[in-house]
Amino acid sequence: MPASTRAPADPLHDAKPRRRVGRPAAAVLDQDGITAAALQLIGKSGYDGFTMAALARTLNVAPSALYNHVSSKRDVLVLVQDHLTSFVDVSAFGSGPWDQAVRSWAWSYRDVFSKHTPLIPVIAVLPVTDAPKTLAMYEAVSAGFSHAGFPQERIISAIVALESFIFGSAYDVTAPADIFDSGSMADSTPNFTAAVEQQDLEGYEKPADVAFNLGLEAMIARFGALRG
Amino acid sequence: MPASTRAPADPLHDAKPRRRVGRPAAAVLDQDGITAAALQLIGKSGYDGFTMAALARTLNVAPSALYNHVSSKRDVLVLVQDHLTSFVDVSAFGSGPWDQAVRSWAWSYRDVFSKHTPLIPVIAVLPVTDAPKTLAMYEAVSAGFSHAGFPQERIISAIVALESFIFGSAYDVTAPADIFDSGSMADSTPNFTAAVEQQDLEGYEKPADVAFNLGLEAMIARFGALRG
DNA sequence: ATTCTAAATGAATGGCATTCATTTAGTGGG
DNA sequence: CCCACTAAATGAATGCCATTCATTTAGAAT
Repeated sequence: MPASTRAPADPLHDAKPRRRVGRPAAAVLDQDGITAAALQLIGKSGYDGFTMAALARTLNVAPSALYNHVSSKRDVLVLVQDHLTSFVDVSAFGSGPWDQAVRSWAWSYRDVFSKHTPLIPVIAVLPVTDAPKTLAMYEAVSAGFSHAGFPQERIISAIVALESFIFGSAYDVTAPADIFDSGSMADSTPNFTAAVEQQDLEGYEKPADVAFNLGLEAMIARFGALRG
Repeated sequence: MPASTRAPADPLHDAKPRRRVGRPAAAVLDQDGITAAALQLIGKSGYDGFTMAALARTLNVAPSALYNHVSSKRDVLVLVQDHLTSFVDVSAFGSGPWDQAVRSWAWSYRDVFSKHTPLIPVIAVLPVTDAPKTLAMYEAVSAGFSHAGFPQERIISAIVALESFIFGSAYDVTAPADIFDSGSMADSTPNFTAAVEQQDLEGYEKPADVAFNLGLEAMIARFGALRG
C-alpha cells in the first residue's frame, strides 16, 4: 500500500511545469534544444515575446534551469544567430561565377536576418570564435573570393563592406511602407517629396528590394574589377 | 529643541530631488531640455546607463514627471536621434561637386551614429514626419542629387542604399579589433585565416575605415554614372 | 560508502518603464 | 471675482524581467 507517488495524472491538457525538485534521471535541457525552442518562440512571439521565462515555459522548465546551460540571455541570442547563419546560401561559391555567388549569398543573408534584426547588434560585435557556423560561412566566402582572383589583402575589407550593407538593408526591409511620407511638411521639402512621388510611380517592386539591388550591384561591379 | 522643519540644509553637495508636490510656478521640463540632458547622460553613462530614472535624476525631477512631456523612453530616443542628425554634414550639397558632397555626408553620418548604434533600430523604422531635422537632411541630400542630374525615380533608392551601408558600417566601427581572430579553429578555415592575416599586415589604417571607404567609393562611382 | 558534480526547482533580488492618485499653479469664461 | 479646467509636478504602486541562490536529487568517481 505504498502511497503510490504517481505522476499528477491528467495526461491531457497538462503541459505544465511539473517535475519534482532535484536532478532528473535524464537531462531535460541542452544547448541545441534551447536553440531550437528559442527559434520557435521567436517565430511565434517575436523578439518582444522572447523572454527567459517564456523560453523556459516552452521547454517545460523553471527559468533558472536555463542558466545551467547558458550564461545569459545574450548567450541564447548568440546560439540563435549562429544557427540562422547556416541558412545563408554559400553554395554558389563552390560552383558558379564569382558575381553570381556574391549575389545569391548577399540576398539570402539579407533575407535571413531581415526577420531577425534584433540579432544584428549582437552579430556585429561578436568574435567569430564564439560562432562556429558563422566562421564556416566566412571561410566559404573567403575561399570564393580567393579563387576568383581577389587580392588577399582586400578580401576581408570587401566582405565587411558587403556585410555592413547587408545588415543595414535588413533593417530597411522592416521599415513601414509610408516611412517617407512627409505629410504636412511636404511644402518645405519639395525635392525630397518629388523624389518620393516619382519613386512611388515606378514601383511595383518592393522599394527595399530595389535599393538593395542598386547598392549590391554597385559593389559587385566595382569589387569585381579588383580581381587579378 | 524646536523641531524646526527647515529644508535639509546642506546647500553644498545637495543636488537632490527636492521640490514640493504640485505644479511649480515655472515649468521645469520641456522637450529640448530633456533632449539635451539625455544626450549628456548617454555621453557620460552610455546607453546601458541611460534609464528614465537616471535621466530624471540629472534633471532633478521625479521619473514620472518626464511622462508629461514624452510618452515613452522610445520617444526620448527619437528626440535624441533627430537632434544628432543636425550634426550630419550636408553643406557640400550646396556647393561642391556631387561625389565630394556624398563623401562628406556619408562619412559624417557614419561618424555621428557610430557612437550611437542603439539608435539605429529606432531610426530605421521611424516615419520622417516624427523627425523634422532628419527630414531636413533628406531634403538637402535629395536636392543635391537632383541638381547633379540624378534621375528622379532613382534618388530615393540611391539614398536608401547609401544609408543602409552607413548604418551597417556604424556598427562595424564599434566591433572589437580581434573580432576575426579564429583562434583554435584556424586550421579548419585556411582561406579566411590567411585573408585576415594579410589584412593585418597592410594596416595602419583602421579596418573599419578601409572597408567603409571601399564600399562607399563603389557606390559613388556607380551611382555617379547614372546621372543624366 | 562517501564524495563530488551536474541539473533541476522555487524563492528571492533588484532594476526597469510605466501608470495612477494627488497636489498645486496658472488661465479663461461666467 | 470665482470657478472650472488644464498642465505639471510628486510619490507610491504595478508588473515584468533577467539573474542569483539555497536546496534537492541523480549518477559518476574514488
